[in-house]
Amino acid sequence: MAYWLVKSEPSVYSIGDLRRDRSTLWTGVRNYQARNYLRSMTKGDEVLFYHSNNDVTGIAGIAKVSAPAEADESQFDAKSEYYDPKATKEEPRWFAPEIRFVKAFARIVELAELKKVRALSKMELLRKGSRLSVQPVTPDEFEQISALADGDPVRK
DNA sequence: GCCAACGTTGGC
DNA sequence: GCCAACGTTGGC
Repeated sequence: MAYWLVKSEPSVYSIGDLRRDRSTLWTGVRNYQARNYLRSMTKGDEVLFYHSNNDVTGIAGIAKVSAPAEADESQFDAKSEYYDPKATKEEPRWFAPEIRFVKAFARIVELAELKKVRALSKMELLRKGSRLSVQPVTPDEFEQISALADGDPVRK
């Protein structure tokens, strides 16, 4: 089983929205590297749900992959902000897996806090200039963050 | 709102 | 293939 992290602006789609919906198709990703990661997700993979571009940025909860990626329908919809005129039904460019709500953390594990944890210093999320909205996470990083969410915030 | 770091586009 | 211009992401 693999572990991942996905970013979402909570004003667009939050962990609370996912809890309400139970599951959702992860559409709208329009970056090739992120697309490739989405396509390599398999059912059962666990996903850290990150809130970006917000008053409080950080990891808000956990989801899991409930179905592998299929063509992202929004690429064919001329009225969608995610429309891609170069995509065709025969050769779709963009793909969306289905992810299912697992839990919202009792507290958001904030970005500033993640930066203080030595064991996480190699995380893609923390790499300078990193903007990838879908990224792999190691089993150890996933465990560390789950444990942080269940404990008190890291000081220092 | 600012801006650094990226990614994409398109002329040549 | 190069690279300048432009657009986007996302922290602060």
